[in-house]
Amino acid sequence: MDFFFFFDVSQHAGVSIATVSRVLNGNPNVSEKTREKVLKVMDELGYTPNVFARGLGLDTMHTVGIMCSDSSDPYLAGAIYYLERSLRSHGYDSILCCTGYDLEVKQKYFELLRSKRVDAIILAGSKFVEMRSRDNAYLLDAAADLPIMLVNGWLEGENIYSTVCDDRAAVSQAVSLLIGSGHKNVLYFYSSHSYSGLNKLEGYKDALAAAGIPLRQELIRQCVKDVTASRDMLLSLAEEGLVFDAVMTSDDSLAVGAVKYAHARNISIPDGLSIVGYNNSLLALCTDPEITSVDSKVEALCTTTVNTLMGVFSGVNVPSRTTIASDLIKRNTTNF
Amino acid sequence: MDFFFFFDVSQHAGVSIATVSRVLNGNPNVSEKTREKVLKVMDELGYTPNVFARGLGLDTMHTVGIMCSDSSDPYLAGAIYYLERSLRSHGYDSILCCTGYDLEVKQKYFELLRSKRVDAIILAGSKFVEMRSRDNAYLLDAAADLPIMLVNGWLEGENIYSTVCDDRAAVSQAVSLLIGSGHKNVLYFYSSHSYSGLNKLEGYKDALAAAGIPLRQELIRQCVKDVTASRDMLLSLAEEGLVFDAVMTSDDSLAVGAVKYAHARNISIPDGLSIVGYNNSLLALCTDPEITSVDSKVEALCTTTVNTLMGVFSGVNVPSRTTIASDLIKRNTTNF
DNA sequence: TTGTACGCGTTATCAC
DNA sequence: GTGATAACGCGTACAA
Repeated sequence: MDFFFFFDVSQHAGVSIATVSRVLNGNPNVSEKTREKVLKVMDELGYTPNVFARGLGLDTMHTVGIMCSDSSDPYLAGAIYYLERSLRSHGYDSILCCTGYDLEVKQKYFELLRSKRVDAIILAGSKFVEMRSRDNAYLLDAAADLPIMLVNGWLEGENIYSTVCDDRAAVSQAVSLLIGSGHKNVLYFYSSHSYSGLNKLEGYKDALAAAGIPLRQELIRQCVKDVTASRDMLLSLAEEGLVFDAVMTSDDSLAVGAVKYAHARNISIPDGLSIVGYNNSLLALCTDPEITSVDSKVEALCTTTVNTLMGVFSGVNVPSRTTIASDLIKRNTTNF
Repeated sequence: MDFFFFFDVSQHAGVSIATVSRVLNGNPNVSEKTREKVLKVMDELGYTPNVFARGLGLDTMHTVGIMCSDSSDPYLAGAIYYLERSLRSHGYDSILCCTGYDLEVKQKYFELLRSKRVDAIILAGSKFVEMRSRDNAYLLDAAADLPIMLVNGWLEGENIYSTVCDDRAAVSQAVSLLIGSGHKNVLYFYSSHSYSGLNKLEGYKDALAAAGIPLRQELIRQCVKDVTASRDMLLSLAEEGLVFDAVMTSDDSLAVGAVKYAHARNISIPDGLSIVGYNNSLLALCTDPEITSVDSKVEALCTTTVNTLMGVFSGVNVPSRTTIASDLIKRNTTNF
C-alpha cells in the first residue's frame, strides 16, 4: 500500500527530499507555494511517513510504556483507560504491560520496556514501590534515562513524578463520620500494604486519635481483595467473637463482602453495621443497599499524570508530587 | 546510558559488526569461541540493541495494535489483559487504543494504528463490525496489508480472522433451562445490536421455538448496559403491566439490575423471578443471591486469537473462524 | 567462519 | 528558500 517515500514525493513535486522533510515537520523555512505543492502531492500519493525511519532519526516514537500489575482489576482498568486516552490526545501511543505482583517479573518487564526506548514509563497503581528501598533502586537508576510517573504511588527521586490521591484524609474523614454517627467499633479492613494501603491505615488511626478512641490491633484486619473471601473472613471473625459495628474498607470488593456478611447474619445495614467502600466502582452499585464509597478520582489522577509528563517533555518545571483530593459518595450503607 | 552500539561491541571484542549482528540474531555461522567473546563484551558494556534501527531494517517492531471501545468495561478489560499477556509471551508488544463507539473515530484510530506499522490489529469486542457492509470496507481494505483479528466479532474476508463464543447456543441452553424449570414468560433483556448481541437473540428465539412457545416482541427489550438503568427499566415495564417470571440478560450488569428490581418489588428470587447473567463477571458475585451467569470464556477467546495470529505470522494454515463453547455457571438466581 | 559495504527512510547539517 | 549529503544503528548479500 505505502509504496511512496520521500523520494517519490520529491520527484512528483519537483523538489528535493530535504524540502519534503521540512514540509512534513512544519519547518518554517519553506515558501508557502512549495509547501502547498508538496502537501498536494503527498495527498495525491496517499503518502504516509515511515515511523521506523523517523524513530531512528529522532530517537523517539512518541510512545510511553504503561505498567500495571493486573489490568483487569476495575480500578486499574479505569486508570489504563484514562491514561491511554489522555496520552493519545497528546499524540502519544501507549504500550501496555501487565506484570503481575512478583518483583523480579516487574523488574524484567521494566527493563524490557526500557529497551523499547519508550519516552517514559507510567507505573499505574501502588504496587510498584517496594518496602525495602534497595528494591526500588532499579527505578531510581532508570530515571536517569527517562521520566518515571507513578499513579497513586510515591517514590522520591530525580526525574520521578508522583500523582497521588489523598487516601489518608479520605479514610480519616469517612471513619470520623462513622464514629460521629454512633459507631464505636470500626473495623479497618484492607488488602494491601502498598503505599496507598499504608496511607489509608494512617487515616484510620488519625480518625481514632481525633475522637480519643484507643487503637485496637484486633480491629485492623487484612484480607485478599475478593468478595467471597471478604464475606467469609468477616463471618469467621464474628464467629470468633470479634465485635464491630462498622467496617471501613480499602476497596469496594471488600465492602461488598461486608454487605454479604451482614445479609448472611441478618444484620441490618446501616444500623447494625455501617460499611464504607473505596474507589467508588461499579461494585458499589450492585448491592442492596448501595455502598457509600470513597471516589478516589482515577480520572483526575490519570489526566494530571499525563499533563505532568507533557510538562516534563517540554522542559517546564513541574511538581514532583501532586496530591488530589478524594470525594466521599454517600449512599445507603451508612447513616451519615 | 546506552552509549554502546555494534561498533563499540565489535571494537571491544576485536571482531566486525557483522559478527556482532550474527551473534545477536542467533546466526549459526559463528564459532562458539567468538560467540562467547561477543556475548561477554555485550554483557560487560550493558549493550542493548536499538529497536528503531532494527525496526527500520526489518520493517517490524513486533508490535500489534489492540483496539477496543472502552477498556474499563469489565469484559473488555479482561480481554485486554489476556491479549496483552498472551502477546507478550510470544514476544510481541501491545499498543492499546480505546476508540469509543463512534464509527468515524474508530476509523480514524484504525488508520492511525496502521500508520504506526503494527504487525496486526486486534479488534476486541463485538463493536467493530457495523450493520451496513460498506461501513466495514475499511477493514477489508486494510486486511490486504496486515492481518485483522476479531475477538468475539465476525467479519468475512481475506486475511481477517474471527474467534467467537457460541453465544447463540449459550443463550438457547439457558433459556431452555428457564423454560424447563417452569417459566413461561422469559424476558430477553439486552443492550446491543452487535454481532454477539444478535447471536444471543437468535439463541433466545431458538429456545422458544424448541419449546413451542410463540415469540412475543414485547418480551424483547433493550436497555443501556447499566445497573441502575436496568433496574429502573424493569420497574417501569412492570408498572406498565408487562408480566415476566424470568429474565435472560446479555450482560451481568443488566442481571444485577434485575436482582435490584426484584428486591425493590419484594419479589422472591428465583421463585418469583429467575435471572441469568452473561459474562460471569465480578458483578455476578456481588448480589444476594448470587447470579447464574454464562461464562463466555474470555481467556480462551483471547489466547486462541493470539495463537491464530502467531499461526498467520508463521505462514501456517489457520481457520478464518474459530468458535468456543461457553459454560453456564449455576448459582442462586435460578432453580435449575 | 569472518569482514566489507550497502540499503532501510528519515532527519539534520551544511553549502548555495 | 532550497538542495546535496552525511548521519541514525542494524541486517545482510557478497566477497574473502
